[in-house]
Amino acid sequence: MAQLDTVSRILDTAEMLFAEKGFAETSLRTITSKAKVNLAAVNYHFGSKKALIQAVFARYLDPFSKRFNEEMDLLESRHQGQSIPLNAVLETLTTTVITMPSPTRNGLSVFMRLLGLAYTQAQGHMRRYLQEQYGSIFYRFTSMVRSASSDLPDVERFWRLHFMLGSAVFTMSSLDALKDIAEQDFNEQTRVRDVVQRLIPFVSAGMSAPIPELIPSEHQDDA
Amino acid sequence: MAQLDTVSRILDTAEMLFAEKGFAETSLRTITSKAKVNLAAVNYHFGSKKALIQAVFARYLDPFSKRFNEEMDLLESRHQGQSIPLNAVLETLTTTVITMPSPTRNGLSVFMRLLGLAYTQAQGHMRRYLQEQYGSIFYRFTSMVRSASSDLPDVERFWRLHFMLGSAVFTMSSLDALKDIAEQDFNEQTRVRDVVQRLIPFVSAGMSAPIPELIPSEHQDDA
DNA sequence: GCGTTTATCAAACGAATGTTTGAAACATAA
DNA sequence: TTATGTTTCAAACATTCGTTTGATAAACGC
Repeated sequence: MAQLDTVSRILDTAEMLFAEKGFAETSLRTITSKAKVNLAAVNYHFGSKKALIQAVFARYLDPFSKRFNEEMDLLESRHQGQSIPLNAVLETLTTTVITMPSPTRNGLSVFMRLLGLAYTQAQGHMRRYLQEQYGSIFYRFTSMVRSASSDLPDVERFWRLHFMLGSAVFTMSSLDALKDIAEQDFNEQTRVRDVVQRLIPFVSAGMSAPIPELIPSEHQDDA
Repeated sequence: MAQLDTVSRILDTAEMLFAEKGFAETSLRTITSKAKVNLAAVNYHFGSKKALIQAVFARYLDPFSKRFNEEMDLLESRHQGQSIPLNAVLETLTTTVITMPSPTRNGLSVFMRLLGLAYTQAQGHMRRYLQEQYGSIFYRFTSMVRSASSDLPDVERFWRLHFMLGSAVFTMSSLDALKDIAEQDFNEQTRVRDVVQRLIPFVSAGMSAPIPELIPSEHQDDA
């Protein structure tokens, strides 16, 4: 293994450890010792632990959102004016994820797990950062989903969009563990793209499920 | 508000704070000061912070899994021998969740967020604890899902089961935030049971989606 | 060459954490 | 009341954390 520079070694190691144990549970001392760099290196190169966490995300998400934007441009130009089917929107997202060259030395699933962590693990500053940096591209995506499912009531689509997101993020974030189980139980190797190809019809069918009638409850014990 | 005993005050406050900030990010000093009990009370009554975390889960999950087991007994006895439809299995789970009297002074959504946290936020000891304590009831549930979707190939069902789980866990874990957004955007208050009633048709449709043909890729760049 | 910037390093700092201690307060029963 | 067991409390303990410091080394421009 060729010796990378200090910054890259820190980023790779931090990414891996954050994905394994979470942000608060991973100390700078663990990171720097595993990365074989001096403890002070993190504060020297990144400024603080918070900034390191953000840098880990930025290294992946910056090129990703750039590519995803381009792919959405392409998709829209291919459908000049015509409405874009939901499946096409979803596949644009997933192929971007799958085909993007990873700036990381860790696998795709490591970063996926990280994204899942970022989503749940409140970490106030993290949510704010992701919102500020990548809110607009997320908005563009949801807008396309909206046009692709214009038959759905707004409220219904709102929730289904998050059901969809949940399936994706959750599965991706525990992908390594799940792949191991699947390979052990069914004796066949599973690739990331296989999981994604299974995910699309699932969420796609979910999005066009019949709309439920909400049954009001007689007693009102929760808001 | 009637003054509860020390143990309950600690449990309620811990549950709330854990759900808000995560486990590692919530210190015993924050918990005890908000609960208006002495710092040493946690170690006196629970032994350690880890034990407190487990106690928070046990207080909810013990009665829950007891009830859920009973409901599954009932469901099976009602379908003596006949196969149970998937929707019935899912609805048994959700009605158990919704109708269960909460041992908590916090709302259902607080605990849901906590469950989501527990699932993603690895916390080695937590995963082990949940697996040991509640693994068998989870296995019983998945077995019922299997019989209720016997037309699906095993591999396909395996992944779809986790897609389903993902939708549920993720939505529930960010339920409060999502409810706020929904209420602000659509000007109507959403109850936990409404979200669940929306979730069922979504995952149900996903489970019976057409089975995709996996397209092999020409170049093999990921495992 | 020299001067200046950039990077690495061991050591220490101050703050925050989970836990323990031993005394005080309280409750219960003989 | 006295004796005994339980609970509360302020204080301290031992670690661990992120961060800073000042010295040393390496790299670069001229």
